[in-house]
Amino acid sequence: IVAWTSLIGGYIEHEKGEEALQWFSKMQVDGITPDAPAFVLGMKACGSIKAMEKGQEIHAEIERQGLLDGSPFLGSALVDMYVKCNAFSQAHEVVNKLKLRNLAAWNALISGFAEQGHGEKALNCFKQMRHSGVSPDVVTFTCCVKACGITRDLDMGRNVHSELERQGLLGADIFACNALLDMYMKCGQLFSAHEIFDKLPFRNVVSWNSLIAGYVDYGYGNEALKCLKTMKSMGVSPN
RNA sequence: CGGAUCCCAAA
Repeated sequence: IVAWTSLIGGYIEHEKGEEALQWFSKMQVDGITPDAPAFVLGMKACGSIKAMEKGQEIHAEIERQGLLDGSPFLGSALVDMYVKCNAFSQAHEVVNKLKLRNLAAWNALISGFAEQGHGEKALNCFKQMRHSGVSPDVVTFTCCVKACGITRDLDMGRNVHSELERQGLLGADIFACNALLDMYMKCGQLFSAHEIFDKLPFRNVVSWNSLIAGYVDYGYGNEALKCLKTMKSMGVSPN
């Protein structure tokens, strides 16, 4: 089973979801009953190629074997599969069904909504998640910041920002920092954005691009060009 | 190190 699972994981890593699923089936035909790790990869393969029907089949198998409550990884993988197939109501249903409160499952749902541009729904989930007693982590917050940028919800964005700071999550996570930068820019808060920018421990090309794009969007062409120069002088190559 | 969620901008 470990060998089969490694093989399937390899296909997924190389974005060969179709082949991964074929090997998953082959494994079963061979008389091997998938365990939780194998099912996780099965779900992931389905999500990666939006094979919703196959995903539902595997979901049913998981339920039949009663594995869902035994592994938090399975729960989040299942939610993620539905999210990747754009089946948000099913994803939400699974989240609610999970007996153990599952942070990653919520994160999968919230990030899916944010990814699809449904900022409000993402933030609603965030509230539901807290209401159900699950504490957010830096992943959750990053997704929420993204959602705030989409909906131009500056107030909420500021709330999440202060929460991130209070928990000391900003110093180490460039993804969260860049998401904040982008959110402030989208909300027209160039000053706040630049402030954050100056405080970042590291800046990559994405940080610079957010800043430059924001200045361009609001008609500050000269500022944008200045940033470009500074960026180059600091050894970051434009892409 | 056989397994999950974010993995950030623009496109």
